[in-house]
Amino acid sequence: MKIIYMGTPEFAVPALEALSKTENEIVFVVSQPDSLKGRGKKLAFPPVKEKALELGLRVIQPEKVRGNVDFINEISGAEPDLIVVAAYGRILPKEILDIPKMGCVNIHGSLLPKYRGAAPIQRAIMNDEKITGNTLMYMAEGMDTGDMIAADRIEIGSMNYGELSDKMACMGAELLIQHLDSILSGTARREKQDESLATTAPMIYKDEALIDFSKGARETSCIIRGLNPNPGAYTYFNDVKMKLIEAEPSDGSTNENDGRVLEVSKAGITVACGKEKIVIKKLQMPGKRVMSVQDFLAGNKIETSDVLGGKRDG
RNA sequence: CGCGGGGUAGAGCAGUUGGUAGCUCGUCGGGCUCAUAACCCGGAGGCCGGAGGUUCAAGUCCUCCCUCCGCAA
Repeated sequence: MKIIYMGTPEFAVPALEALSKTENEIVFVVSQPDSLKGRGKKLAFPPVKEKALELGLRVIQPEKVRGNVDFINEISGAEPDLIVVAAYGRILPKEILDIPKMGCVNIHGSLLPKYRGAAPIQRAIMNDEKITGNTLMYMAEGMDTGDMIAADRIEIGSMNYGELSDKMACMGAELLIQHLDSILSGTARREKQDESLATTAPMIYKDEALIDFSKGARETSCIIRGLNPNPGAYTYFNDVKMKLIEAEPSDGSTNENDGRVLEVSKAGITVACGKEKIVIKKLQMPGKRVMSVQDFLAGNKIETSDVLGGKRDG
């Protein structure tokens, strides 16, 4: 059977790799355009493109999807039996969804109908969910609204976004392969999503990465975990950006102002956080690499009178 | 040619206008202590990222390269 694969980030790599090992033909791979600017001036390929090239597959990277006649013709001309999508990053118009004989399926990183949208994995961690998972689904016009085929589950535990995403990417690939035959034969089951339970997981905005110490310790630690390693939660220490890599809530309460440093030790920097306490364990300063608090203290001074927070006086 | 900060002891940092390489932690040895992540004494450990250049003299100044990172996308 002929399959077109669409995906962009790391999360979508394992599924492509798994698909390539099946008997089916991957006609070509669609990915977002190369992001022209890395740090120096590098032209970074999306991870899926890298893998596709490694597998010897053709890659198409349309700037626009909706209304792109050439692109749509290319897809219909390939006469695919199925389109598989995983974190492609664009909404596919009905014209495309209607092309493949057996439809379009998507691997979504949440237990639908919860966390529809761009950042399901991050949002699940940030909201202190205990369990999440992937949902394999048929695509519909709405954002992640199609009928569900199957799902898997995983306990989030203390994993951060990067760790959880890696795991879920592999699980998602398995889930796809497991149900691929039934999808290709049209015998896969379809379950409608319960709209009344739907929630959305919009992409992460820059502001959200700036830690607000007026929130509770638990909530704050979840936000830090959900944003690590990307884009990374941060605060300011002496007007210098301090990236918070790892932190955990601590017992006890406090009446100190939010962001005030309560205690400094090798084990961590304890900070007042919405009347509660949070302990920072790993951090990163501009131009430096990630380091433990113990290492940070070896060459930096931070005292109990200091305050962390987003102040940037002129 | 997007902007910017680094690479100095195992780790994190300092090193002023060039002139014998330092601090904190760790580590090793010893001491004190009922005891300790505490305290005291002592020791080991550096091709100062690499290659050229300037100089009587370069961690420090100049050029190029490698490499790590922050912003921005």
